[in-house]
Amino acid sequence: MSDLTILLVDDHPVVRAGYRKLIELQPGYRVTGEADSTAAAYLAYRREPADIVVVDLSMPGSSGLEAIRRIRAVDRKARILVFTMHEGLSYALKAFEAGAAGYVTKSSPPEALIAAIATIAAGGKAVSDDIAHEIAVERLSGRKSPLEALGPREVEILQLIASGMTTDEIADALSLSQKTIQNYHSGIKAKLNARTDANLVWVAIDAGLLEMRAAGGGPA
Amino acid sequence: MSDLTILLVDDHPVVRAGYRKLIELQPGYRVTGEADSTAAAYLAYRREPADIVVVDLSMPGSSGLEAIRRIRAVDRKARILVFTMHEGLSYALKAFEAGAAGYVTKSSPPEALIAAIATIAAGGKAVSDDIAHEIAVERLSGRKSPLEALGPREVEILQLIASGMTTDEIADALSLSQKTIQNYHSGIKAKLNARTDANLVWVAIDAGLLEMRAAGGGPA
DNA sequence: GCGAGATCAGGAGAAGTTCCCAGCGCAAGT
DNA sequence: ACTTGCGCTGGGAACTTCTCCTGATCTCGC
Repeated sequence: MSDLTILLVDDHPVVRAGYRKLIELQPGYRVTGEADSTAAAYLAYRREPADIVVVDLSMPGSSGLEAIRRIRAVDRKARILVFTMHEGLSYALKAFEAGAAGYVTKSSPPEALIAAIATIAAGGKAVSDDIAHEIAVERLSGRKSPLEALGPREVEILQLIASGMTTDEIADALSLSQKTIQNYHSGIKAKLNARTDANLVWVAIDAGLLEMRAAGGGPA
Repeated sequence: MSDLTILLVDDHPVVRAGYRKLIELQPGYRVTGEADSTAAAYLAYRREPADIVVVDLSMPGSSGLEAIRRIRAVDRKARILVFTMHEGLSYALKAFEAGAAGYVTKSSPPEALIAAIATIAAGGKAVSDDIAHEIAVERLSGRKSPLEALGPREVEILQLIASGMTTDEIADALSLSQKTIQNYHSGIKAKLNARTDANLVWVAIDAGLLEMRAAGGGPA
């Protein structure tokens, strides 16, 4: 049996290099490609479909979610593992909705990454312990955020709007028409009872959709 | 000559493992310790002072800055390299103030990390290209709080806008015409180089104009 | 006094918003 | 398989808002 091929998607070159070393120490695992953006990931997968795609969610421009969708669009059977620092449950849920087969946070021990890759390669779903714990808490407490009124795409666009991107930039990042973004923008405000874009930012912050920054121009 | 010893500080086990592999591929470099928190880093350094400490800024609880200060407190000659995903200049400045000898972002190529370690080991200071660029821009433009460009009335209106009030509500609250508020709104965005209302919120937050709230729909 | 700058507001055209609608794809039910 | 429903995607038209220009006060400092 030949090696399990893996495509790494992360915008940090050093991080990619680190994972590559880590993964290739495992016998039977081989990293056959790297990509540093959504577009590059898509092209790399088309050129050489790997058995497993390991993708980071936080990438400049369009998000890792978009990369997941793009890859799933060309190959419904693509097995994608999200490997990110985001420990928020909402990120994990969105990743699965986008078509991910697994979600492992960088807080997990190295073995968890390897194990998740193996699980996914075998056709299963993998979730790291911390996320599993959050899911349990969420289920038991039954708390709901205002975002539940929104579809996954709406949530994603809300995040981009709240982060300060213009309509054009969002349309470009998601490869949609400006008109569609405008319609989403309008619909999201209606669903959240937000009369103002500033209100949208607060809702997004409350929902944990945005990372707070100590300084700078806010999430961009 | 014996190997250069390195202490890795990062709260993500997988990330540490990756760096370790990456660094140890270089002849003459040896990772002699790992730590996943400020406290652990401090203890590890006391037990076995490494030639170089590589530390991530973003750690839960107390920040990586605190780890830098603690280590410098026990050994003024400690050589500390910050290696983080934060590309904001303010982070870098704070790191150097805390006593770091270098600052490399994870956006840098892997060679940059190795090179920075070598530079610091030789007694120098190291900064990755992106941060160096930001410093240059900052110096040339002469940095100041963005709010300094605004008059008191503009600041007041900015605060109300960012808190989520509509134009009508603000006009009513200040006994001004809606038209005036619109004009201020427009002028404020221009002065702050904000293309979006969401951007305005972030500027206001950064300037300390608004208090953050854990939950509840934001300042209203 | 008198210019500089902040405050306040109107108008016209550009730009964005809102609402309505329609096609598409997917999943679930019959 | 067919239908039904829902989420995603965007066009059109009317409406509202924004932007830029302009001008009016008012205060402050010289």
